[in-house]
Formats: sequence, structure tokens, C-alpha cells
Amino acid sequence: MFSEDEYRLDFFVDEGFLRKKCEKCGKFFWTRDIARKTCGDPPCDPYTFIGSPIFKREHSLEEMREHYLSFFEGRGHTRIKRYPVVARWRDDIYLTIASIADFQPFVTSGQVPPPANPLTISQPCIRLDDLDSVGRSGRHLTTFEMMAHHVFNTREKEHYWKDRTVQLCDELLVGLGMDPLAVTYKENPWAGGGNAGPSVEVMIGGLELATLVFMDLKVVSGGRIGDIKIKDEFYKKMDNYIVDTGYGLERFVWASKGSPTIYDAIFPDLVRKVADLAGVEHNLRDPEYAEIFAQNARLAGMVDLDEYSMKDLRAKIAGSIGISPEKLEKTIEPMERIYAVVDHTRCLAYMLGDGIIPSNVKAGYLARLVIRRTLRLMKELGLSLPLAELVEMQIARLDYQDWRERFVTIKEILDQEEQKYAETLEKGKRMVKKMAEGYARKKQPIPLLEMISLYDTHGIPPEIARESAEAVGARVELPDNFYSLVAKKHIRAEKEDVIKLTIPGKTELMFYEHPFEEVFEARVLDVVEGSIILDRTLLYPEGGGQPADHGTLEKAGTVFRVVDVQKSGDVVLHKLEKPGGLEKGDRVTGRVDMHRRLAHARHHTATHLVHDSAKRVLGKHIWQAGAQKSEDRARLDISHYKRITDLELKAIEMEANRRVMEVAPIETQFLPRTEAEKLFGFELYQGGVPPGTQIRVVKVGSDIEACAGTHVTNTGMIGSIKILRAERIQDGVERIEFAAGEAAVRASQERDDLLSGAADVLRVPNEQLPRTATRFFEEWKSQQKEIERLKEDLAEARLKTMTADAETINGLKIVVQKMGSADIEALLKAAALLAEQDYVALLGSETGSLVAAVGRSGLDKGVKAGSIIKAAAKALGGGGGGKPDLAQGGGPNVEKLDEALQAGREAMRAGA
RNA sequence: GGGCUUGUAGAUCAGCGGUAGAUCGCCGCCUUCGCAAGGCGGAGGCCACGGGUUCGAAUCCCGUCAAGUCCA
Repeated sequence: MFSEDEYRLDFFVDEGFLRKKCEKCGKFFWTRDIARKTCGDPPCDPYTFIGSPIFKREHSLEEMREHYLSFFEGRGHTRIKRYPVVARWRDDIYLTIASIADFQPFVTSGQVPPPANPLTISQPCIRLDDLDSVGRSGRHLTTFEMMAHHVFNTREKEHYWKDRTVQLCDELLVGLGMDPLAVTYKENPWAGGGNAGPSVEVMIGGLELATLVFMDLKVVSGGRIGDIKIKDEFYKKMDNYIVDTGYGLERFVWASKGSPTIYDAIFPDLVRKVADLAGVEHNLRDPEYAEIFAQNARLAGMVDLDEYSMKDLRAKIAGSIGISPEKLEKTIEPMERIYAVVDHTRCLAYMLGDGIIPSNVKAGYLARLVIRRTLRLMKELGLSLPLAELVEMQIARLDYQDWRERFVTIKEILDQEEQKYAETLEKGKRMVKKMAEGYARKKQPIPLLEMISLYDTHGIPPEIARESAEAVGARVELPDNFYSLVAKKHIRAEKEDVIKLTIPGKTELMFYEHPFEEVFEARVLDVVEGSIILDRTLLYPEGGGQPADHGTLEKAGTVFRVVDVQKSGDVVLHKLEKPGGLEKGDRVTGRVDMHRRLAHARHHTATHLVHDSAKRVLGKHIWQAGAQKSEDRARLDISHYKRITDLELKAIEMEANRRVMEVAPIETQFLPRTEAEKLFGFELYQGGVPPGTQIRVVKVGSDIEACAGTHVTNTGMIGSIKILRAERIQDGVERIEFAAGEAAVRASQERDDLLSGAADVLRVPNEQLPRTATRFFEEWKSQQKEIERLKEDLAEARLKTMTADAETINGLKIVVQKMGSADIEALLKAAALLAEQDYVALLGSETGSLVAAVGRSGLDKGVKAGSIIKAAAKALGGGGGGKPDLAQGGGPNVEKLDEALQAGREAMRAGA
């Protein structure tokens, strides 16, 4: 917790603000209004801006955004372009959830300078936490723009801190026409993402318009004296301190209009259009109608929505307006869905526009979640147009040219998702129907466990499952906490972070400057756990999907083999095959295994070429999702929304080899991070985001990436690239495997061997292999059928001779026969025929197979084929079983066939 | 990254240690002036692939490939 001093700003004092304690929630706040007793935040204060706007005139989203950015631009801030909504530079979150997320972790930690300082930005953000409330609360959105001014202060240089921050905020609000007495600044300590600090929430008319965070703490493990405790975590002061503000663009627009819902404020045109399409009358000019939504938003603003409060809320609203809850529901429900559809489609425009490919994992799953939710809402509204058309309307409203160009791809993705979901539901309904019929017959309700499994395993929402289950007359029990029951199934322990120890010192990396030098002189700086730290090295440590170099270190004629090389902080650890023999201060001659290095370099450069070619062939939505190289092959994972066809794969292979044939030089250079980002954009970060102020940019033809790996100096050195295969490692991610250089030649040779090997077996030239293989397969199938028929014929033909040798025991006709080397199928057919003619039969073959069959009279007398076979098979050292009328068995001791048949005969006698 | 589920006839699925089935679709015949419907008959299966267990595997176990789905 923070003391009053943290908040007692000169600005507040000079402006005549008073610090008060909210008489409802007990929190402290600052106000100019002597009479004010509450903090301004719901539920202490209700919404008052609906119907009476806070600002002096209405603003659209575009106007408000421009007003904000130019306000701060005019006050010494540099305007920064927005970042993508998919946070590719982060490995801890998928989506950009706040403007500060753009600058985490390297800028906020001080490792990397900000793109400008101070800066202002309007950052589109996506938060799916309150998905259920979107449309219903009147204020929740999945997508919003967080306008912000950020300052990154260090001990050496402070631009501005709390005073100026609050003053700028106040000035902005007053400039928009706010009543200075209306605003309250509520004290509210902030913590998140490993940082924390004092913060104030800016409240007007019950609406939180902005949060001003003064981030100057970072989380520490344990906790010592002097550390600050917030929400069970300990924090300490950072050397740098950051102004992290967040102004809700959509809320500003809402406040400027005072419309009943935020949706009516920010996209009235689309709300109207979708309402028209759904045949819902939405006339906010009708005061009684508008009041329903206004009252809904006011009361919903006071509470967090969940399943239980929803009902209460409805009742309360109905009461306060004086209509029945039923009428309220009828009025409000369709609009709630329309609001949600409009919100969700905007979210999808951002997600897909910024390149997320729907998938069953990671960020792609979030996109699919929103897509399916939207489709469900559309269905409930009876909207029959394709989802892609609604998303297109959103894209048309937004000012991103490249999205419009990419819409062909976006439409294809959405249409495909829509179709896929229809198939899943179709399949699901069939499954539910079948299951429900079973329970309906037993007059039992469908157990909850089945419903959970339907959703968890097959993606069938319980509401839809219930619908089709009740259609066939089955009862369903659905508790309100259904989804949390599902979540419970997935709870697991968090994995512990591996703490990497940092070793002091620095190893000079020479392999960038001298990629093909083989020998170097170095001094041993230290020996840590058997690994050698050198002052300089030519050996490449594992990183960026490229394995470590191998090589040797030599001291006075003794050679030590290096089998692994790892980077730790600024030093490089050389792991020896056999530890020992080298000490601190030794001078050594290092040598790189150049054959291995070259193979890696070829595969690495080839990876960039394959990636670039995939982009050319498949489209601009291609992003690298991972890569791994080795000496004899490499693999590249890329985002793509459908399977790569053989034709496309060939085209990619050809494109990549064309780059090789162009014999183009590879350019590499170290650039300041911000400059590199400005020049080349986020497409640099295909293989993740490297730390540090300087990043190495590798340019291979038209492909430009941040990459720390070793490359060949010219594409011609790759020699050739052979794509081996493509596989789908996840929905939306394709893996391409390929070989480069010598490995490519070897791979081609191996394939030739396979082909020739197969062709040799059939004794045909390679070209004729497919035709001949087809012919052989077809012939094999028809011969199998012919054999089947012949076996039947044979069995019938044998019938006469077998019945001729029949004996009669206890009034039963029995046949016990040896059938040469006939297989079990032939025995079965013959035995079945005998049983049909009321024989008890036991047939055996030299291969150790036995079959017994019992006809009508035998069955009536209680003779069981299974018992006969068990007795007989035992003699062969095996076992057997089957049904009473037909059984089979056998055993390994084939020479005892006669004994076996005799044993069977006795079993027949005993059974009868 | 983790969990769950599924690969059987052209389609949808049943069978879950003992001779591979149903429904629809397809072909032929009967009936009809013709069509639909109906009746009779028929074709169509490396039971995804590879290994293991077993006298015997579509069925059980392991792996591979393909697909679906939920969660972070």
C-alpha cells in the first residue's frame, strides 16, 4: 500500500483539490468539490452521463482519437503508430491487452530505449476476459483503443512524473468541456505483469475514463525489509520509472454522446444495419425504449455480471422502469446479441487483419472462440448472411489499407471457419441424438458427465446439446456453473521457472565477422562445471533453432573435443567431451568443425529462403511459428489456414531454388532496435524477439529478419534445396521439412533408392512404377475375391466326402476330419455348412487350426462348440473359443493333431 | 504447452477378442405408357499405417500418420 505522500501532488494542492475518504468504500480520492462524499466509482456513484454528456460536443472515434493524439503532440510527445493486436514480441501473452504491453519487457526493464520519449499512442487492445458481459452490460467491449501518453524516466534523466501527468490529463478533460468539479482522482494501487506502482483512476459521472499509473516498482521473490507488499507479492523500487497511462477511447466517445450504451455511441451505423438485417426495431428516439437501455447500463454499471446477478438485474430494471420482466427481456435480448455481434466482428477484423490464423491452440484458438461465439449469436438472431460480410463492414469503417487488400484471404479463412463449425455442430447433433435416444428409452436423464464430455471432447455447447436431446424426448440437467465444471477438469500445477545463473565476464563473438575462419587463439577466462569460458570464440552457441558448433581446443599438443556450446548471459560455455585438463589462464588454440558449421549455415540461410518463398506462394499471412536446423535437414513451421498442397510445395521448392541460382549476397548488419523496427516493421521478428539494444538484421533477397544465426555469405553456397515433406503440426500451422546443400543431394539420392528399390521388386522401369503398382493392387484385390469364392466352392464340394465318413454318437451325426493344410477360413466355411445340415463337426488342419460347429439337434442336447474346441486345442498346447454353434482355436504343437481330434471327439460324447 | 476423442463400404455410423454389418447412395431385375414409391437381387472393405500380445486382433497394448475438440 502507498502512503498519502505518494498522492499529495503539487498539482492537487495548487488547484485546490481536497483529499477525501469515500464514505461508501473507504478509498481515498481527490476532488475540487467541497460537497462530494463519494469516490465517483460505481457502485459508490451511479452513471449520470447517460442522457447528459460529460463533454461539450459529440465526438466520433476518429475525431476523439485525433484530438487526443494532437493534444499530446502539441505538448512535447511524439506520436507513435499502433502496434499489432497480436503480441508477437511477447512470449507471455497472445494479445495486446494494453498500450504499455507494446513496450514490455525490454523497454520497461530499461534494456532497450523507447521509440520516442515521451510518446503518445492509441493502441487497439483485445481482452476476452469479460466475453459474457459484452452486449449485456452496455459498457463491455472485447476490442478497445487505449490512448496513452508514456514517459520512460531514468535516474539520470526525468522527463516528467506524477504532477505533469495528472495536470495534462486534467487539461485534456477541461479542454473537452468537462465540469472541473465533476472529476475525481481515486487512489488505487496498481500491479500487473511483474510491475507495480501508485495509480489514480479518473472518474467522471460514474465512468472511469482513464487510469494514470506511476510504475516504479518491480516484483522480487521472497521479500526483505523495506520491500512493499501488494496483493501477496513483494516489490522494490526500480532504477527507471514509467508513466503508464490508459485512456479509453470508446469511453471518451460514449461520454461525449451520453447514449444509452457504449455500442450506440461508437458504431451507431453498424448497430442499425445489423438490427435491420435481423429485423429488430431499434429506435432510440423513442424515450421509453431508450430509457430501458439507459437504465440497464446504469444498473449494470454498478455490478459485475455473472449468471446469478443477471436475473436480479433484470428484475431490478423492470421494476425501476415499471414494466414486466418478460417484456424487458423481449425488448432487450435481441439488442444484446446485436451489440455483441457488432463488437465481436470488430474484434475479428483486428485479429484477422493483424494476421492471426484460427487454430485449436494459442492465439488462433482465441480467434476461433470469438468466431464461433459470433456464429452462435448470429444464428440466434436469424442472421443468415456470411460472417465474412459483417467483418468486411467493420474493415470498411477502419482506415487500414492493407487489410482491404488482404480481405480475400480473410474471407476465405472466415468462410472456412463457418463451414467447419457447421460440420462440427452437424456431427455433434447426430451424436447427441443417438445418445439421447438411449437415455430416453431407459427413461433416465442425460448425466452431467455426458454433457461435459460432449463439450470438452467434441465442442458441442450444452445449450445446443440440450436442444437436440429434448427434441428426442430426453431430459437434461444443466447446472449454472457448467463451464466452471469444465474448467475444473483442466486445472493443473504451474510449472516452475528454471533460473539461469548469470556468469560474470564476456566472450567476444568472432563468428559474425569471420564466418568461415576455422582456427583461433583464445585464453581461458574460467572453468564452470567442466565447461570452458574463453575470452573470444569462433564457435557458435546453440540459439535461434541452430544447434551448437562442434570443434576442438588444443593446449600444448593435447586436443580437447568440444561437444556442446551454450550461451549464458554474455559468456559462451564450451562443454568438453571429457572434462578436466584446462585451467583458468591457459592459452588455447580453438578449431571449428567446419563441415558441421557449413551444413548448419546452409540450412539456416535456406530456412530464410523457404520462408520467403512460402510467403510468395501462399500469401502474406505467412509467419514463422518455429524453426529447427541440423546437419542433414531443417524444418520450418509457418502459419497457414489450410493444408499445403503438393503443387504449392513444389512451387515453394522451385522459388527457393531460384533464389539460390540468383547467387545473391547475404547482407547482415547490427542496427539499433528502434531503427530496425522503423525500417522493417515487426516482420523482423519471425523467430522471436531478441533482447538487447542492437539487433542483427539478416537480409536474404527480399527476406529481412532479426537473426543471430550463422549464414553463408551468398545464396549460391547453398547449392540446392530439396523439400522433403509438409505436415500439419497444429490446426493453422504447417511444418515444412527440407534439406540443403550436400544433405539435399543425399536426400534426393535416398528417394531415388526408394523408387528404384520398389521398381526392382516389380521388375519395371521407374517410370512405370505407378501404373504397375496400381495394376498389381487391382489384381490382388480381385484375386482375393476369387480365392474367397473358391474356398466356398471347395467347402461345398468336400461336404459329400465328409458326410460319407460321418459317425453317430448318442444319436448325433458327427464329423471329425483332418483337412490337409486348409486355412482357418476354409475350415470355418466347411464346418458351417456341416452344422447347417445338422452335424456336429470338428475340423483340423496341419497348420494347427481347429474349427468346431454344432447343428440344431446338437445345440438342443447342449453340445457346445466352444467346449469341444477348448478340449481339442488344449492337446495342441493352445486355446480357443467362440459361440455355442461355431468356435475356433488352435495351438503350436501341430504334430499332436490326431490326439487333439480324439480329445474333441470325447468332448462331444461327454457334452451329449 | 497440456487434456480428451475419432480413423470400418461412395456417405453416415454399428460391431470393441472368435466367418466384417446396418441405413442411405450406386447397379440389375420385377411392377409401370413413363417417373416416383415399392418388391427381389447384386457390386462395393489392405477395418488409416507399422510393430507387439494371443491358437486367433477391426477389437487389447505401443508407435506413426490423419482429423476433431476443450483449456492455458
